[in-house]
Amino acid sequence: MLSKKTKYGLKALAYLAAQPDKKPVQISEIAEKENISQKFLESILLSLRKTGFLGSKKGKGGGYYLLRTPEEISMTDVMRVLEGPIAMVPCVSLNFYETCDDCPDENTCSVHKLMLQVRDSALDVYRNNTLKDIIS
Amino acid sequence: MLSKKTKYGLKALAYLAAQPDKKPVQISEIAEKENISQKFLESILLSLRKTGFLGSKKGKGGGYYLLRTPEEISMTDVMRVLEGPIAMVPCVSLNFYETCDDCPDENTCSVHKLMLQVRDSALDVYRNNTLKDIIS
DNA sequence: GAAAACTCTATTAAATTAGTAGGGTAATAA
DNA sequence: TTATTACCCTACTAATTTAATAGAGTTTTC
Repeated sequence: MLSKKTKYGLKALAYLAAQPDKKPVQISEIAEKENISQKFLESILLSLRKTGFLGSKKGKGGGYYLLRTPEEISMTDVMRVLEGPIAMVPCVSLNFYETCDDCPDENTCSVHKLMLQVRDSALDVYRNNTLKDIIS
Repeated sequence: MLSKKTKYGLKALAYLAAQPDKKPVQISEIAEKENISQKFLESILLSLRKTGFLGSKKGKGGGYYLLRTPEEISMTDVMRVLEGPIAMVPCVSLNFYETCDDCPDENTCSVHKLMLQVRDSALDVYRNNTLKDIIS
C-alpha cells in the first residue's frame, strides 16, 4: 500500500508542476487545495527540499518551488525518496538490498524469483514517467 | 512491502508444488524446512485451505496438499488471497475498489494515473506466472 | 521590527503485523 | 477402542509503522 506521505508528496509535486510560473507556492495553499494536513505536508516538503527536488524561499511571498522542470523529474527518484524501496522484498532491491535471514539461497527462492519480476515491471513504469507525464 | 504472511504462504505453496507425489505434507515439516514459525504457518495454510488452494487430511500421515496442479495456480489469485489488493491505492483496485476521501476527481489525479500503470504492470507479471513457474 | 513562512524536535494515537499461547476436535493406525 | 497425530480455532500481545499534532525557533522580506 502506498503511504500517505508518498501520496501527498506526489500531489504536492504535481501541484507545483502545474503552476504557470516559477513563483514560490506556500505550504498552506497546497495543503488546502489538495486536502492535506498542513503540518504533515510541511515535513514532506522539507524532505523533498533536502533531497534536491524543491527549493524554498522564506519570508513574505516565500514558499516552495521546483528546482528542475517537470520533465526532468523521474518517478523512480521521487518514489525512492518518498516511499523508499521499489522492491517488495529487500533481497531484490537495487538501492536498499538486504539478505533475508530466513532464506538459505536467493537463487532457488520462489519468492525472490517472482518479486524480481514485479520490481522490474514497476521500475519500468517509474522510469517511463516524469512529473510532466502525470499532471493532467 | 510484502508481508511475511504472503512470503511464507508463497514458500509453503512452492514447497508443496515441489513434492514428487501428492501425499499430504505436515505443517511441521514445511515450517522447519522453510524457517517459518509453525503456529503462524498454521494460520496461513488454514486460510489457503479455506480459499480453495489446499486440501488437508487429519490424523496420522495427514497434512496439507495442493488441490490443483501447480500450473493451474495463478499468482494473481494467490496474491489477492494472501496479500490483498494488488493495487497500491484503493482507487485503482479492481477487486478492492474504494474512492479516496481526499480526492475530488480520479480522472485528473496524478497519483491515480501513475498507480494505474503500476497496477497493470504488476498484474501482468502475476498473470504470467503460475506456481509452476516460480519453483526452481 | 513585525509579520509571514519555513525549520526542527518531540510526542502520540491508531492501525497493522507477526507472532504466541493454549485448548479443542477429528481422523487414523494399531 | 484407544492412543496418537495433526489439524482447527480463539484470544491475546508485543513491536513496528504510519500519520499525524504540538509547539517552539529561526530566517527573510516588506
